[in-house]
Amino acid sequence: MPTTPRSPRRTDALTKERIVEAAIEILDTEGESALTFRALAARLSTGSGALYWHVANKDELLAAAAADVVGTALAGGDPDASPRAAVRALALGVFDAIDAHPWVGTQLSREPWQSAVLQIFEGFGGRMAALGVPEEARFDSASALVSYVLGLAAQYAAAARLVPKDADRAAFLGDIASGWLRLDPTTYPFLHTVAPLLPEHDDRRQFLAGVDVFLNGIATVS
Amino acid sequence: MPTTPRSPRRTDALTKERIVEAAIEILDTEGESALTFRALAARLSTGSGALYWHVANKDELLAAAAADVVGTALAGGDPDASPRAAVRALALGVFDAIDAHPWVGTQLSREPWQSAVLQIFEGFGGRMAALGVPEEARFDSASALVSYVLGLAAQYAAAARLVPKDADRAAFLGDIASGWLRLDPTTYPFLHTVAPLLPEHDDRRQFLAGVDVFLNGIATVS
DNA sequence: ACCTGAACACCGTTCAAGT
DNA sequence: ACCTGAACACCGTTCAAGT
Repeated sequence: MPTTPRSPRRTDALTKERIVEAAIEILDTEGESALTFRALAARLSTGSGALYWHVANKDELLAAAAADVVGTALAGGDPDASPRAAVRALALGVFDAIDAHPWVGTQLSREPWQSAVLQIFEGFGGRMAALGVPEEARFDSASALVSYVLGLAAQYAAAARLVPKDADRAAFLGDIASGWLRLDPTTYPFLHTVAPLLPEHDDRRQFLAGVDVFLNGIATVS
Repeated sequence: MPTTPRSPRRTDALTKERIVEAAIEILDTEGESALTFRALAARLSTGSGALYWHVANKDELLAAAAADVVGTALAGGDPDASPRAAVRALALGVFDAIDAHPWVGTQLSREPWQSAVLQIFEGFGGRMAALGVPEEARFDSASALVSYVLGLAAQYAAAARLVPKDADRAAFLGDIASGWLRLDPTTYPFLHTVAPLLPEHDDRRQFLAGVDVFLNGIATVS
């Protein structure tokens, strides 16, 4: 695309866009707990009250930040892809966005009617017809897919919050797994069998496996 | 069952059990935002610092409260049920627990390795073999099912948080639906088609429909 | 119209001091 | 060993006052 002039980006004027942008930077670099109106105001060299002229409250700020990230993650997409491939690509787009910005996973499950969730819902829902899902089942099917993605997103984000950035992931999961092995094997037989798989398992692969289970299940309705 | 003497329930001694019990009461009657250590201490006629002798912090308190509710929700279960019926019953048990205690939905997606989540994971995972899922797919399948349930739980809890207790649910959802209809129909065609379904839709039925999609998908792997 | 920053009304958590 | 409650170090949000 041609290099159309971007938004002027004056360093002086405070806008909602600039505030959201700065919030995303803090969330990405310092984590969810570092985003406070005080820290945000300091980074923008203004007073904390000034932010409230452009943003109603923290919920709106987080929703806008999440919508921003999800919006760019879902942009594009191969129009020639099969509906199944399109759904997989959509799901992976969300997954990768959350992998890059774990706080998005927390935010998505906090408010079902925020813009970011609607974008995802529309993305999945819009493919249901092409997948052959009968009209009366499309609402249910798309909802289920959204719930699955948001559920995994939240768990993934919680894990990212818990595992220090530079920590050894496998070692951390190994600790969790040995916790499972310490549970009573009579009441937790399944956890005992899967505990060894936990440290090495690939989140992205497992996520996609879940998407495929859903797609296969959806196919039985069509 | 015979009237076995319950735990002595001395009104004087402070125990973790009594604290968790009181926390659940506050969460149920006054909502998530009402649970503070100050309010909890006041209800138990003690100082807020005393609670820390029995509970490490608020996260542990919430995890214990959720484990309590989920534990009783999953207890029992028909041993003669088919594996498919058992999974559905398990899922409905979680759903109904969250319906009765919406804060559990919030809590479950906050920490993937808390006791309540492990109970659910074990419940689903333990049925995978009987469902005919091959051994190497059981971890993925059970994880996907847990993610779906937790995802819906979080959304449901967020909705319950938003809809005032005595408010007209259909009217509230009607407002959301008209918001969807105000979106650009070119970028949100799917939302436009399902908006009319939103106010009347049955959460529990839709949840179960998702479980069935999943069970059908699992069946294709086995 | 937009910004400033002190002030308000809270939090979770700690800790010296009590029994 | 267990409890008390003031104190600490924060929050999100409001609002009089400025430009």
